[in-house]
Amino acid sequence: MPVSLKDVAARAGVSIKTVSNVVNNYPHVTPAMRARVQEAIDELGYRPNLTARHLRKGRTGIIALAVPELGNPYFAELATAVIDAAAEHEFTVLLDHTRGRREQEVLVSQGFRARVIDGLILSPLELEAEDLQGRSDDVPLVLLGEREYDTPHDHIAIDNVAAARAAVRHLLGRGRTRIAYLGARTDSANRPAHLRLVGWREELAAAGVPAPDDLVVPVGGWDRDDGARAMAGLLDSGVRPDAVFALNDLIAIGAMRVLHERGLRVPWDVAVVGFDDIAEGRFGAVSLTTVSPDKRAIARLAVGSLLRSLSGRGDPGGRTLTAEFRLVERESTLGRR
Amino acid sequence: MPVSLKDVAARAGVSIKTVSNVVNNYPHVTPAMRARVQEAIDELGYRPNLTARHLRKGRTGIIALAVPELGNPYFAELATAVIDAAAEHEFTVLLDHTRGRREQEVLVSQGFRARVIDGLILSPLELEAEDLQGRSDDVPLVLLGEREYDTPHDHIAIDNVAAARAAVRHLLGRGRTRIAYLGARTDSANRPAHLRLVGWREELAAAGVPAPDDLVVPVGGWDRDDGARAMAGLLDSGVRPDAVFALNDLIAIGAMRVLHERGLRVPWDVAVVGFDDIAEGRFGAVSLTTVSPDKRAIARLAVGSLLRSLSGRGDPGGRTLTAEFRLVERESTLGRR
DNA sequence: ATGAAAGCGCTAACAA
DNA sequence: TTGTTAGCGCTTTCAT
Repeated sequence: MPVSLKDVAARAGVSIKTVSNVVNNYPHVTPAMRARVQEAIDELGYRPNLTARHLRKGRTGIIALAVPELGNPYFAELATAVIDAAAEHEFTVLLDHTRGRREQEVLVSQGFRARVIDGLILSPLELEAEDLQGRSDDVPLVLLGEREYDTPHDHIAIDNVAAARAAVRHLLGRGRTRIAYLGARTDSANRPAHLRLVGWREELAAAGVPAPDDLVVPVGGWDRDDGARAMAGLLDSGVRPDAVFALNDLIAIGAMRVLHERGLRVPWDVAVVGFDDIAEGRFGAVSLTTVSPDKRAIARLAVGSLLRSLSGRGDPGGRTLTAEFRLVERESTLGRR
Repeated sequence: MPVSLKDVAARAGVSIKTVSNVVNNYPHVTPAMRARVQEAIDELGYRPNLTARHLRKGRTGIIALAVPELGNPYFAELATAVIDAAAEHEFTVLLDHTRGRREQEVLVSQGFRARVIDGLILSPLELEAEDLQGRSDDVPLVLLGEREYDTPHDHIAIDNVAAARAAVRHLLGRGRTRIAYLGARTDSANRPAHLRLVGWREELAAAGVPAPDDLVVPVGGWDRDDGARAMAGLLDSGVRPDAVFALNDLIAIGAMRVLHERGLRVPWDVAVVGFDDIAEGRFGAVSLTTVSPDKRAIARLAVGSLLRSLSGRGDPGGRTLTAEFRLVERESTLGRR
């Protein structure tokens, strides 16, 4: 049923090559010939078979983006930016999610979930450097996020320590001195939460403000209910912070919900700063102050890095590319105007 | 560099066909032969080239999902469900967004954005039935959402009129009689907002409650700020509803933010019901009562319909498949427990 | 049970 | 400027 180049060629009474030339806008075709072929194309409703083209050229025009969870607005917004950045280069994006599970991340990184891609952008949570060792390197990989891996793959991130320090500095500037960090992870040292905790510690130390352990609060996950549970646990244990710096906006939002339930007023009783700048943070009853990573820049850097590997300019790889961030100050630290 | 069947065949000293048989688990292969070939496969690190396989079989194993906006959590959550549903059948999902723009939707529906797909799930906003006429039918299409099209494509939806009626009935049951509808569209009769408006009207009529025009509020888009603007405009014009039924949760959340700013208490002064049941609605200062469409069912129905078209069982098409919904009652109508 | 060979639709040398 | 042909890697008759 589908119309192929051969059919068009037969119809126009020319060779396959000529039709191919027209389809690909090869310059050296006489206008008359071009018109004749085009007519046949239109009459037959010919559309090139991209699978065949891809087999021939060894490229598919598809890159994959694998994030932990699309339900996390940060990743949804990031995915939007990646789709746009890819579209600028006429690439489409295959989306996958790993649920933040290591075995899923390994599968994705080794291309077992989607094996028709030119490149992969992976935002890992639990993946270990060793998981990347066994990787066959035919598909270029770019890593996203906070984790540092000593591997020959480019890595896109913001300066997490500096960002966390900016957040804590802002809270100190508002007169807060008992600033809880919501987002510690007990299981491993270099998990995503780590660098932000380092920033929290460094900034407090620089200001000469104590950083007692009971203000470092572990969370079980990255979602609103994890933040709510952590906040409730903290308050139940009798600790009373005057500010909270959360690993991400979702955790901050969960924490704010609990503060609200307990009758604590944000920011007067407890100020809150999040991380990610998701749209949701702008429209709560109390809008959320947050660290805003430049998601479009992250997307552009990731796609750019991938395309560079694809064009294979003797890419060294292993670079860390840094995107900007800024602190967006809203009601959860400033109060209502 | 990549290893092909031929390489493996040479290594194992057998024919290509035999290797292919092993790779595809063809039953009639002697164990000895299978072991020998497998050894060569492992040694060479052979991985099948899916592009070639696809060219041969005419299938790619990829379906596309095109939604208006991934930044809308409803669509992000739906996308998650579709990816999972597709994965169950070993399909991967190419994600695209249309920004709700008709020309983008037309492009996507005609396969111009991604032409290597076996099927397409499209959630249209502005697309018109006529846009689907010129479609070459080689790629099966399933439509999602409220719009009804008289076309030979399956359509997945919930009963929007019944859902809207349930929402309004709930508000009436809470003693509300001036229920504003936030989400009318002025531009066209059969836009997405229409059926829910019909439900609003029907339920009010059934209860003998007046439905004055000034309670039907147009919105400019589908996002939080559109809801905020609409709510502010309504209040500024002096209209004072005792409840709001919003086209979707984002609009409801924007409206609640404005009510909060104006010192109106939800639900005591104004009760609010949304539509979509996005996770965000559960964690605001006032949790949101909402109509919850069964997203997993929608995803399963859509993928199922596509696969049925693919296996080409003389599919008639043009059916409307209906998923369930339920009303989730929360603080924005019940108050705080 | 295994092998030989054709061909999916396309692009790119090379030839004319 | 246009045509001929090989071949991308795989599956699949058809032989053996």
